[in-house]
Formats: sequence, structure tokens, C-alpha cells
Amino acid sequence: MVTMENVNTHTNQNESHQTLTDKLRGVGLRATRQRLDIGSLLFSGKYRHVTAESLHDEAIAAGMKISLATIYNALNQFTDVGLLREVLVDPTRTYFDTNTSSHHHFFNIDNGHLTDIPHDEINVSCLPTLPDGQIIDGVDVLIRIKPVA
Amino acid sequence: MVTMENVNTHTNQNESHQTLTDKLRGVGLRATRQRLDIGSLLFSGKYRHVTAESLHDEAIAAGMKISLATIYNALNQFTDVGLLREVLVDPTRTYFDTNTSSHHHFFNIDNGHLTDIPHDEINVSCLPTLPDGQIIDGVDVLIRIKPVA
DNA sequence: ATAGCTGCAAATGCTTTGCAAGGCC
DNA sequence: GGCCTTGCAAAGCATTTGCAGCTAT
Repeated sequence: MVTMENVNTHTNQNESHQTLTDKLRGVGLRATRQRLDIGSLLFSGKYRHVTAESLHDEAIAAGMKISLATIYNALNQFTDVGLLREVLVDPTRTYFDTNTSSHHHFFNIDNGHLTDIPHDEINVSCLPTLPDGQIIDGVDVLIRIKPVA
Repeated sequence: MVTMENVNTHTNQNESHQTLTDKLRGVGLRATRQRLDIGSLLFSGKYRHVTAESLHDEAIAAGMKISLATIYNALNQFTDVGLLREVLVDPTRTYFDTNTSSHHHFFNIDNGHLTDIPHDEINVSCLPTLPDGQIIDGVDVLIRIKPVA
């Protein structure tokens, strides 16, 4: 096997990685090269929706060296510590959302594309009483959309 | 409910199977013993939430002879023709709901239990405009609940 | 130094499928 | 009889895990 030297082969990430390092340490995770790499893809500004595979493809395309297993591990760890949020839309795969605040989604059932709906643009009046001894953990609204046939 | 006898000729079976037979034929499916059996479990009055495995366990416990593969096939066929509805709650398995009308759910994240919320007890004000050329296919509201820690 | 992380491959768990035998119409 | 359905086992997928080697702190 070929041993690669420990040099980042993709561009311009020192300063964003600097911030990411703090972000990761702040939640108790070591700032490894792999976590910094995918963190730079995920937390670069705009909110994103990814699957393990889409993120892996993207990382590989960007020249990063990271295995799919590590992507899975990182996405789950990021979710555990609140850096990401899982979105339930497709029973066959798991979507992760970099927007962890309370908001909802459009899901295009035709192409699998997810779009955010700002929290204040949806109003859910929840009249029903909860089963006894239960409290609300969260509310998810998914609006499935499709092309005008 | 217990099957009284093993009728295997063209003789009439019990009357709930009689109704089911029509129901199945009405959607273009042959009234096979297996489909009638699980239909009797699913459409016996009250609305139900099942997974392929839970329904299989139940069928076996009721003395029915049916394979898990056939359960999967039947649940998918029933869903295709509108006799069932898929509910997205758990990325690791598929839930089916015998209530196909517009309504929402409580999902107890502690034990995986699903509860219906009548349609008129939830009000979703949908202000956001849809992406161009798209129409709404459906709206799902999932309220995740948990025990009072 | 050492506890934690990575990556590969194998394992897992749910779901689907190929195909021969059997059942419904 | 002909075509659809069933059931088994095998395949398929997304995801997780065991473990040896590597790395961050």
C-alpha cells in the first residue's frame, strides 16, 4: 500500500478548519483530518441536506481521502452531539440536515430533493392532548410535492 | 379471531373473508388464502399500525401459514392500490397504517409506538409558496413524544 | 503514552427477487 | 389451462461493527 504524506490536497481550508477544530472540540470530538474535511463540506455557510453516500461522493470528488464507514460514523456522531439533525423522508436511506433549528421540509417525491421551510412559515396548531405522562420531543412537518403531472 | 375450519374448495368462507374477497378483487388482486388471512388481521375494524415483521409474528401466532416474503409482497401491493399507507417514523423499518385517510401521528420515541391524530385536531397553515411547477402530494405531521424523563 | 479514530472487510438487518411448485379464476 | 401467487433461499442495500494500525492531544 502507498503511504500518503500528511498533507491536505485540497484548497483553502486552514482558517475554516481552525473554526471547525473549536467546534469539534467544543462537543468533545477530536479534530481529526477526516472530520475536519467533511466538516468543511457541511458547515461552510449555507444549510445542506446530505446522505452518507452523497457526502462521500462529494468528498472523493474534492480529493479528500475518507472511507464511507468513517462518513457514517461522523454523521452519526455529529447528530449525537447536535451538529446535525436526521430528517425522515425516505425509508430507504437517511438524510442529514445541517440546519438543526426547528424547521420543516418540502420533499420532492419525484427526484428526492429536500428543501427547507422556515419555521415561521408553518403554523401547527396542536390541539390533541398527549398520552398520559408524555411530553413533546419534536414536531416534524413534511410536505411531499411533485411536478404538475 | 380463530379460523374455524380449513375450507379449501369453492365453498364460501366466513363472511369477513367474503367482504375481503370483494375488497381485493375491487383493486385487481386475487383473493388468495394468504391475502385473505392478513387482510382479516388488518381490516377487522379498528385502525392499525404494523410492520412486516410484527404482522408476520401475529399471523404465525394466529396459526396462519404465510411466509415473511409474502407479507412484504402483500403489504406493498396493498399500499400500491391504496388499501394501506406507509408512515415514515423510523429509518430502520417500514410502518404501514390501515387508516389511509388524511391524518397525523404521535410517535413514542421511547417504545416505537404509533398513535393516530385525527385530521381535524391538527391545523397546518401553509404559507410558503411551492417551488415552481410543483403541487402538494401530501402533508405529514409527526409529533415525537417521550416520557416525562 | 494512550485513549480515541480510521479503514477495510465482514456482519447485520430489513427488504426484494429468481424461480419452481402450487393455487385462483 | 393459463396466469398469478407463494415460498424458499439467495441476493441486494444501506448501515454498523470488529479489529489492527494510526493519530490527536
